[in-house]
Amino acid sequence: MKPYLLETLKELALLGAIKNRIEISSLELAKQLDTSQQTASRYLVELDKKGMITRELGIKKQLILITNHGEGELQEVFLQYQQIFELTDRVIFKGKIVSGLGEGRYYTEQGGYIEQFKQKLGFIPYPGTLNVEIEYVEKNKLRLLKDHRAIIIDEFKTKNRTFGSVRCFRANINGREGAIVLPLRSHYSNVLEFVSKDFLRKELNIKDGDIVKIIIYFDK
Amino acid sequence: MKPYLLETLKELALLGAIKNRIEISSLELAKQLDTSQQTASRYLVELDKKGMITRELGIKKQLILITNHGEGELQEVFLQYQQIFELTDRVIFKGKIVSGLGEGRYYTEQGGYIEQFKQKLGFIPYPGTLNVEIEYVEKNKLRLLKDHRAIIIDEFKTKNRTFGSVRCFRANINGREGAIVLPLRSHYSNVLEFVSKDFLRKELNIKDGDIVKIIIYFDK
DNA sequence: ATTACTAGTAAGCGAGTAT
DNA sequence: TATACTCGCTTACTAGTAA
Repeated sequence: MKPYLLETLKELALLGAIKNRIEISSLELAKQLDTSQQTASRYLVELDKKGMITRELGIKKQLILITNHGEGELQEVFLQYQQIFELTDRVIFKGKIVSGLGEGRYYTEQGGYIEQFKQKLGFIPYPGTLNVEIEYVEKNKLRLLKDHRAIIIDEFKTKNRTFGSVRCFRANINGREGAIVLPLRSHYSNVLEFVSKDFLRKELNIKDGDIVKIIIYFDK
Repeated sequence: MKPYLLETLKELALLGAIKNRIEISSLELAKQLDTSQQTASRYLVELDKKGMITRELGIKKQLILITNHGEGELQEVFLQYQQIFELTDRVIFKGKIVSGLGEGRYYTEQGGYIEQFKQKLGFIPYPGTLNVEIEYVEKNKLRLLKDHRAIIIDEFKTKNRTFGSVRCFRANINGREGAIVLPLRSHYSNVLEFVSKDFLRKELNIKDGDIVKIIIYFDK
């Protein structure tokens, strides 16, 4: 969607073209958009071709209504702005499923972790973690995980070794609830480890390389 | 503000550049925006020149932070989207102050109207109405006034004549509360009549030709 | 690696105008 | 009145490349 077409669509929406057909001439629209009549006319033709609006051309003016498709486009952008200004209690990552080295399974089978997961997160983890490699550019968002208070899983000892403390955030992957686990003193990593009570690869029918959406929630 | 620059600014905001400086290369940004490295670079230079972002250029990448100015631009657009999708309990008009024919004063001095205003709107109107000629293109929004339920001021008789029923909506003009009055069976009009308990021309220090913003509220 | 300049190409714009 | 076409001009884009 070209930025200027979105702009035009937004303007039409502001004039009420989502609920009702509005009566507007290309010249009037041009004034709203601060452009020429010809350009406004072209925009309308383009929006029509893309199925964003329907038009009824009369002798004078035209009746314009934004289609469901067009409304959907606007709603998507609205969601982005909400994410910027309103939904600051969460962060959304996109990434792709990758295979780990089996470490996730080893850790999630330790009684010391299981007990604390049950107590602090409310579920017993399915053995193994779902590893999601986030898109490179989204690494900027990782900073947020450092800034917010996490649920802390304390370190514990077995007769053989010590298991370090871990930070967790409640999270959601493709609609399924669970948590993200981050080793306390980990170096930078672009892989998020997701734990859940279920075997998500099966439940969500996903495999390596699939793109998923993770929402991480921050507590107040 | 060019649409594509706004788009870029939004993308940076989504990556967290409002709160923190984010580390991003022009190539990474280009991928996000689905354009070339050169174009992304140009966008950043343009945004910088316009004071929308600050940049710290290192040897690798650049640290980018959105300025207050840039955040303001985004917020303005967000407000528009809120108006489209959330604030459907109100409608906003822009218009300019015009002089009426003194009719407003005549009507607002009638006891029958005054009594009902006090009772139904909670204030005694200052004699006279403030007339606002709405921008032509916004006439599409006038339909909303027909669709929503108004506060009805009933007709009444004096010994000389009958005064017709009037529809009202609570409203706000440049921050001052009051109401919009619409004759029940009026033909189309692009002039909104605003009543208030105060003499708004003085209170708001406005005169003919000044542009004002009117928010009309719809009751549930 | 990275940014951003130059230069040639493509896309967008609007005056004029047919319909 | 309108809409929207053509066409010359301007703006925006990106490949190549310097720094």
